Amino acid sequence: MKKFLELISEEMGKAFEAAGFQAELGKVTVSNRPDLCEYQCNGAMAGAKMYHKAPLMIANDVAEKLQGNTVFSEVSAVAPGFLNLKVAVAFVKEYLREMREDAKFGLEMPEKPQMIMVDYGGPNIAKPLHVGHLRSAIIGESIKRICRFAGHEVLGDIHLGDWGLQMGLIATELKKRHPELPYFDESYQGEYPKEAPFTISELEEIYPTASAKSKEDADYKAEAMEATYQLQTGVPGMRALWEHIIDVSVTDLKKNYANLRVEFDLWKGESDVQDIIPDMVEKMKEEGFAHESDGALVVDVKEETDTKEIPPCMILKSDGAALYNTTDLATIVDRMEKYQPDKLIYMTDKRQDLYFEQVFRCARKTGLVKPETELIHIGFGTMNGKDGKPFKTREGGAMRLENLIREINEEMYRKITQNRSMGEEEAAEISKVVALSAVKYGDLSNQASKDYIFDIDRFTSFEGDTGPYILYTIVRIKSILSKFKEQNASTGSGAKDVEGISLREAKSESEKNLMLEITKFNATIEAAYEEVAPHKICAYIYDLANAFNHFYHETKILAEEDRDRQSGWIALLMLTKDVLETCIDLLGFSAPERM
RNA sequence: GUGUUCGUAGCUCAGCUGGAUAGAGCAACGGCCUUCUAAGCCGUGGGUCGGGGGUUCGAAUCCCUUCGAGCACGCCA
Repeated sequence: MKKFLELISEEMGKAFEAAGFQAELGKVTVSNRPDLCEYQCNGAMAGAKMYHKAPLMIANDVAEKLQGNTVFSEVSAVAPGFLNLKVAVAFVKEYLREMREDAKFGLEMPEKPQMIMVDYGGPNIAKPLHVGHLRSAIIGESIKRICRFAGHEVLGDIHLGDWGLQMGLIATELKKRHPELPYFDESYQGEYPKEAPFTISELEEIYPTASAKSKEDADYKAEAMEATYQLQTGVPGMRALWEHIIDVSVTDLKKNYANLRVEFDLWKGESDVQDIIPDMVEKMKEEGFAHESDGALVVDVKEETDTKEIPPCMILKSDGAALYNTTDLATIVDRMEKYQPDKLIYMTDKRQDLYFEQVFRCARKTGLVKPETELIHIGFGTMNGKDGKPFKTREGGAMRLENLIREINEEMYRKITQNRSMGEEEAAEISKVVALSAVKYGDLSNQASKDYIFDIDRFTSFEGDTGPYILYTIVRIKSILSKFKEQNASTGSGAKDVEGISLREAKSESEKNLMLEITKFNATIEAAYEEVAPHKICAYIYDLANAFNHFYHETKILAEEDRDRQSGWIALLMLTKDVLETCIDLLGFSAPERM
């Protein structure tokens, strides 16, 4: 379905043509003077120079051609050459009617769906999730959902940090504590136990301990490096132990991400692509892309148009070891082979902007991706505390994600039980749902690339531009709809009729305004998809919720005696609710039945 | 030093592919609950869009310059 603004722009374009001007001038935008009109067209002013004619005269000519037009109910040309417009209620109603029948509410599907991979999350095995992982998870999840809704095939990959020295450190510390375990016995021939010799909380304690020891004790570090080497060369005991570590850690990660309603399609990690590295590096050397520089192997990625110095992309350290770049490049090779993505989207901290520029250029130059493969890095800003500095616990450490979430849940529980009376269990359930909306909306309503201030009090507030406000609006609608069904059932007209009822033309200004907000859905989602900008959806649903609440306040729906008008409103409410719920699903949260 | 992002109301943020009087929320103040959830709605006050130039009929938006802040700049990830 075409976008609403497209349709009325086309109509305006025809009028420009009929008046002897080019149709392109007929571009219509939402009015920035809602007191004067709903929409406006500034084409007359743009055309003034082109046609050597006063803008107001052009506008008058065009307005004349629109007399009796069925799309616009009002057209006026005003100085210096604006065309002020109102659209016909019948036209709006017809547009919404079509939206209701479309599964995607009017969003056009691509002719050829793309294969898109979203790389987000990026937690490290055996390290607890902390607030630094929150943005990647929230924004990445939303982008994944938006791409999918836009009609593309999408895979979200967590990209685990599951290789390298940290594994050796854990193994070393474990060996100190439990030398009797079979993993450390090189002559061991039997099967290794199925049960891991540690729990997640032990694992989370072992890693920092080992890390601290290695910094003070050179022998300890050497041992850890040896263990890492053993793992990487496939010594069976180390391999078995590593699998336990992955297993225990991933189980815990899944639980934590599930609490955030974040789901990955792929749980791949750095370890999955290690085998690809040697061939990839060899090929880069053979084809002459990689050369030695200060002992390291690098690929130059400078381009002539550069205004800045772009350092080369390093492939191997001077000791011959792989680095993060190498693994990332190998991951690209792996993804291209297995999934043939058209687009790769990476979510990381924006401090890695330059790094990804290097990696992307290297991947292109060395032909790891096709020329048309899109490589996108979304660098997000830092999550700061109220003081504007990176978010920390009161003690100054990195706050664990679990603790942060628990704190917010508790705060929300306190507020809900203060305002409503309901059972403890229900209140706890609802608290979780609302708290998640608070955190996610608080994050997503800001532009991803900017730093933002994480303010629990503000996000969990039930007032203003917040997740809870959006949910509250949805819950209000649900409440009316369910009461309407009850009413219908008791009067014998039957609740099942509800789905079949249709929209009516708007009678009041607030009703029309609500309808006009709804028409913006497809354009909003398209923009959010193309610009990879979930915050546009937040801004949209905030406007939509406001438009609804305004309408709600001056319209007594259940008390309405004119059945025809009432059912029209019910249809409008259902559409409003569906659009809002579709949007919050794209943001990664949902609304409760009541709150 | 080079590059990069940013600077909009007391605070937190939109708006930036040029358009009329720069918008929200919070905070402050004043109204609206016998009636569908007042977690709401309506209203008042609050701005040299960091400063200065330029392009344009028209600039928060585009260009230049300047001040200020953050971040990044080959063997970490």
